[in-house]
Amino acid sequence: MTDTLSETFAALADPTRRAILARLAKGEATVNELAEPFDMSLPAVSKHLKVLENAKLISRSRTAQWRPCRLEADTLKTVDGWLGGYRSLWEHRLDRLEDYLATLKTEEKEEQR
Amino acid sequence: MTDTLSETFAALADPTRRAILARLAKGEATVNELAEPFDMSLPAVSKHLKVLENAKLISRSRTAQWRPCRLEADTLKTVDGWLGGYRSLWEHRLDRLEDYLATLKTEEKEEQR
DNA sequence: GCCGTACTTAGCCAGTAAGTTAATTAACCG
DNA sequence: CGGTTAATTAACTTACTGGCTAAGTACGGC
Repeated sequence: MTDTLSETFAALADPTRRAILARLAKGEATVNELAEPFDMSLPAVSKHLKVLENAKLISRSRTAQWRPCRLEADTLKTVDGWLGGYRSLWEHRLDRLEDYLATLKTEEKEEQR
Repeated sequence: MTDTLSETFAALADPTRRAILARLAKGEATVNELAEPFDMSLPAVSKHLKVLENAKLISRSRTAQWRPCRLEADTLKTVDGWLGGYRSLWEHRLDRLEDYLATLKTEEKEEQR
């Protein structure tokens, strides 16, 4: 699993870690703050944070004995980039739906005449 | 890892499986066709396909002894949906970059006077 | 009906992942 | 210095993953 994108996806493949990211989307937080909602030991959360950090999904600074975590959006952006290559596969269908809706609307107007 | 999104991300966390999806983005393919580019036994590929199928990233039909695989874009769409909640985090920065570039352009004009 | 092709299942093994508790490091505070 | 809080590391268990080979199933064709 050496490659970066695999590491990113693997890090995202855990509900606890995604919940941590969701929390961090609202701003920085310390390890204890992040651990609080989970029914899990602190070392377990610490491990999850290490996984997220290695995957560059978060970064950590140091303030006294606290290690505030911050979300690294750029890495999520690369996931978005990967997805981008496939986006047309479902957007085309949406386009067709929109076309269809547009058609309906036109037909409505036609009928009103 | 019971939840769907985790299963999806886990399935995507493997370069072989992502390569298979990339191939399928170009159209249906049989197991042997999909296996061909990989230096890996057929059962190994079969397992990867099972992972992708369980994650609903592909589906399989049956034509004689062939089991053509097809990409299921809807599941990728749900990944896109999840990402959507974070998109503003990097797009804001892009906006600021665009603002900055706009400023530069304006300054250029200012200088031309 | 039997052979070949396409693919899956079974059983095995090595490596990794996710959790635990206990011990350790690091920093501040009195 | 000694105690408290914050967080990590160590050591270990258990479960899953990804690969293999070998055997089994399913189908079409001669």
